[in-house]
Amino acid sequence: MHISVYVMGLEHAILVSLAEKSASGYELTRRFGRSIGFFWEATHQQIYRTLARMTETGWVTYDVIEQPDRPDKKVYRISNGGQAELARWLAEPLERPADRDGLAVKIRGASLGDLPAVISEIERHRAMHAERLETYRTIEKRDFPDPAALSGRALHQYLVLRGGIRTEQGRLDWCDEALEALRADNSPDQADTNRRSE
Amino acid sequence: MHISVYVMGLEHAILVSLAEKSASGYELTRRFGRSIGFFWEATHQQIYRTLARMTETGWVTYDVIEQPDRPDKKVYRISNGGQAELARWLAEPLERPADRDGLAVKIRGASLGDLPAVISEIERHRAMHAERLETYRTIEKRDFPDPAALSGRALHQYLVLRGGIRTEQGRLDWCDEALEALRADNSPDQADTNRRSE
DNA sequence: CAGGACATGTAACAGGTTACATGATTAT
DNA sequence: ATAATCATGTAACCTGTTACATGTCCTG
Repeated sequence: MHISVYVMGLEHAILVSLAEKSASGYELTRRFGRSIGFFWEATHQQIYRTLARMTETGWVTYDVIEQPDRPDKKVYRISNGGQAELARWLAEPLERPADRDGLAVKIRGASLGDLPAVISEIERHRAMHAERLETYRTIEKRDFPDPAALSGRALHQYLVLRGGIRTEQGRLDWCDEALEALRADNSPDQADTNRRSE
Repeated sequence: MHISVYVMGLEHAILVSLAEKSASGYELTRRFGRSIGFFWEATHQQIYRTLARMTETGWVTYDVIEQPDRPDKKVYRISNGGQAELARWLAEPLERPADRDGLAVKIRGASLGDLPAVISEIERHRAMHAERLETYRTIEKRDFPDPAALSGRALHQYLVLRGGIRTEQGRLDWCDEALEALRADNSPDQADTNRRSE
């Protein structure tokens, strides 16, 4: 005997999104490419397949909307069953996600390959995090100029954005720490005369 | 026509580990349950299956070691091909891993369920991060008392640990920020006038 | 008329997860 | 005796990834 712990998947991210506003698969795909996608990524194939499964389960229903000028679309909305499932899942403890950090594996293995190549790779990651951080900062300034005044849904959105900002800033700082240490180690003290650049 | 980008997997984490020291599947499983497991988790089934595949590919070889007192074991070591593959992979850009943050989904959906339950969940996560952080800090003090003196492999290990510390501290701080804001919003100013929640 | 946005899918494959399975030795 | 550790696997399933596939309308 055994209690199967329900593993979070795309379903719940879709339920949250549909609870905020009904949408077609295509529209959901775009949401998962921007706002929601910043903390839960999914492709259109994944979304269509999952929507089909959720329709079977009864968590969502859809209406076919005929559009004279564009292709027909199925607009999905969350059902009562879906709302119940969402409430249930929100109250349930989340499993710890597996740690999988490819950059850490590379740094750990740096002495087994080409150290300058690993340094370049860290620089690349630093740039990606800086770019993403800037995106987040822009959204923060634009959409949440007065955080202290926020409440309810807007506050929740802001807090998620804050999580993204902290994550990106943290990774960026880590890259800087690693770069400084690895560069110093790569071209150690040539006495006082120097060139320890590269 | 199409260039298939090689996606990082467990193989490279195993190559790094075996390059440091040869090991049986069982020993690797234990490593992936502690040191390496802090940044790349894997179960024994995954490891055995992957070792079998890597043996076919020629990245590792093994010797059967007969032990009088214990079951026989296969001790795997990295081959020349494996070392070449590792060097190749280290120099190759890593794909950005998909963002998937279940806690963020919950916070984003907090207004659709039971807010106090979501707050409890954040408290749970805060505790998990605090515990993990303490583990890391202990290792840091025990194994790296003098970081400035590090170089080579020891430095790389230290930097990976620093990444873990930054990640856990960052998540912990985020939990604190979210808890403070959500608690204030959950039980708003009963002070002079009102409740402006919802 | 070509390319991009709109709109929805199928199929094959790779990888991770869970359950099941076996069997020895050592310590309590 | 019973559990823990040592040691290695198979099988089924689920999810994510990649490639392939189809068709409309609008804009330049």
